[in-house]
Parts: sequence; structure tokens; C-alpha cells
Amino acid sequence: MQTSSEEARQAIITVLASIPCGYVCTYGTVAKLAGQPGKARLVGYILKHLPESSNIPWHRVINSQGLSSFPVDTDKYLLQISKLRSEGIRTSTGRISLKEYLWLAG
DNA sequence: CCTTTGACGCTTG
DNA sequence: ACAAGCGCCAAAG
Repeated sequence: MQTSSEEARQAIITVLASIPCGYVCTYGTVAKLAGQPGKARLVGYILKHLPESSNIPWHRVINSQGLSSFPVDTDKYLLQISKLRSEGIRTSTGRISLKEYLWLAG
């Protein structure tokens, strides 16, 4: 089946909405789970342009280093960390343990 | 049309 | 552990 960009986008949205509370997922992993390996940047683009009505848990998506993709001194960063902490994720060091919190499909 | 930019990731040295 | 280079896709200039 030919994966049109439209289908790829929808697949990524579905994966994003499926990340369970208390877990996180990296951009690259989301792309891979959506059947679009290597398209991590597309995930980032979609998240940035999310409509407000969407219930996508954007805060559960971090980069492969276990860090937030936002600069530390921004509100977005603080909001993301705050949300993750409220879900029981330990972020005392500012870094999130992927070994412990990374969500894998099934 | 061509070039830059961006909520990224993997490989090498 | 850290930096540089390349790949990746879509939108904006």
C-alpha cells in the first residue's frame, strides 16, 4: 500500500493519541510505531501545528536524549515537565529515564 | 523554482 | 560523553 503523506500523518496522530498516561515516547519511536521510520521531524511538525481541539498528549513526547525539546527557560518546557510529573514520571534531574518510562507498543 | 528552517535521530570519530 | 555530518519531511520565504 502506498503511504501517502496524508495517511502517514493520520497514522502518527493515532500513535500519539495512544500513548498511555505515565509513559513517554520519543519522536523517532512514534514515527516508527506509525509505520514511518525516519520521519521524526514530521512528528515534530505535526505536534507544533496541533489544533487546540485535539486531545493529543503532546507533553508525553520527548527527544531521544530523554529531554524536553523546548529551551529550559520557556513556559512550554515548564508546562511539559509539570504535566509529566503529575503523571508520576520522575524528572528530578531534568532528564527522563527512557529505560523506565518509554512506551513500547504492546 | 530554490533555499531555509524546524517540538528529530542515527552514525562516526 | 560530545561534536559534526547526513538523512528525513513539510511549510514558509
